[in-house]
Amino acid sequence: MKEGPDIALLGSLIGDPARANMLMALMAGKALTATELAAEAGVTVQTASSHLSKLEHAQLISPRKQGRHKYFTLSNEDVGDFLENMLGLAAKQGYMRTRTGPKDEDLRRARVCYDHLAGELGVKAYDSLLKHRYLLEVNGDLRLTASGKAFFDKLGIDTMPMKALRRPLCKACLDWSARRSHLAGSLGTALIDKIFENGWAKRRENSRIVTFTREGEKKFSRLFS
Amino acid sequence: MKEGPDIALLGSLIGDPARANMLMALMAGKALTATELAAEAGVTVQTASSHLSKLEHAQLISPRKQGRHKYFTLSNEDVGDFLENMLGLAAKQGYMRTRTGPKDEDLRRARVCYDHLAGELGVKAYDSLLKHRYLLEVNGDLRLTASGKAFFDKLGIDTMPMKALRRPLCKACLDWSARRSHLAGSLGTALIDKIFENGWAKRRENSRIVTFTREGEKKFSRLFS
DNA sequence: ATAATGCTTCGACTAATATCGAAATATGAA
DNA sequence: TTCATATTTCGATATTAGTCGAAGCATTAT
Repeated sequence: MKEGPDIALLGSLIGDPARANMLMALMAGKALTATELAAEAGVTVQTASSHLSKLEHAQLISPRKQGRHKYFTLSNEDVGDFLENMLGLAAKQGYMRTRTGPKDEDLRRARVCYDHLAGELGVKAYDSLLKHRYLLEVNGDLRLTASGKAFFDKLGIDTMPMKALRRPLCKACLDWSARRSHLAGSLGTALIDKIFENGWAKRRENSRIVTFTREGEKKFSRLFS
Repeated sequence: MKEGPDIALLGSLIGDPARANMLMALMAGKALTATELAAEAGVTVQTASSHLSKLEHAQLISPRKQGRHKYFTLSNEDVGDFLENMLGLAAKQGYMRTRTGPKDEDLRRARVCYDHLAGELGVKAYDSLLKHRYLLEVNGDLRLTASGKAFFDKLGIDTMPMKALRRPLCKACLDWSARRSHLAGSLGTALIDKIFENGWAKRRENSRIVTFTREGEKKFSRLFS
């Protein structure tokens, strides 16, 4: 039984609380410095440096040097999707860190999942896109239809340049709280960027939580009804 | 950042090589005794007992006492699906335990994924079912059509009694080797059972690998063309 | 230059835990 | 009963790995 990939390595990397905290912080999508990540993890910078080098070596995170700062992000969306998936099983099994509080409610409502929108509102958008046949599921792949292209055009999202990217245009990601799919891929990224750009919502500091303005949520709901 | 579920706990459980080996062995779907799992993990029974109690306590595996033996299986298909997912990321990141050998090729071809068929042939069946519209993807859920019901009826699989179960009839599971979906859920279980029953294939001892007979593979391919 | 900030390396300490031998418990066989 | 097998518990050991202080390197600010 020594066939196949080694999940123990991946498990042990995530199995340390400090590293898990770092990865969760990076799930918010923003690039963070080593010092910031140390604070998130609740350890000194020396300890953090050791953890970060392990995560980097395993290609779960990628560094980007900028002056004397070193910014980290998750290496790619596969890592983000997997972590979301892991959150799903952990939640289902009842591995919770804190008693459910008001923050938890906000988190379930709307949050950043690495580079796209997750939570109830993310699922809502996804469902709506499928309902109106802006997206179609074909053989496990997600495809953008002509009317979908028009829909995003009207939103001010040009889907043309995305075609060229190696990264899939649209993709489903399983939501840990709703246990339903939401939109990922470069289209998912473009959508959440547009939401922030329009001022419909903003990131909560040091959190994955996305807080919609009253007006923003109204517009969002009308758009994805 | 102490919001949400605790993935570190889940990670550390899988992070130990002995436990990871045990879980991988259980991915073959067969119930195994504590002694067998100890052998799979390469540790003594005392050590295995300790690991098993941890996995059981975390509800990743479930025991079933039978005389003086204690049989373990994965607790539910969510655990199996998650492990398959984890294998996917581990493989993509290049966390392999052994150099790719002939066994690896067989594993990619056809294998058991806890309680259903995975690998190239599993993906092939899934694609075919969608192509012929025996299955439909509706809003992220998989639905069996009337013609699909007839298809399985002809195969000798009665889908009626499955309706009553709480477990979903059909469900997609992401394949680690093909990085495509294959059929899970109770229908997936029924299908692989039928394959074994028909003598089209059999499990390889102490492995997830499923070996098809020449004749069996021909019939399988014709069925899911 | 000199100082300050961000990060890494080194070394020592500590805590956690995987490990197994020995013994205990439980079930089944003779 | 007596013996054999399966599993668990206890206790001791050893290894691992997370931790941080101190020092070093690199970059930026003054």
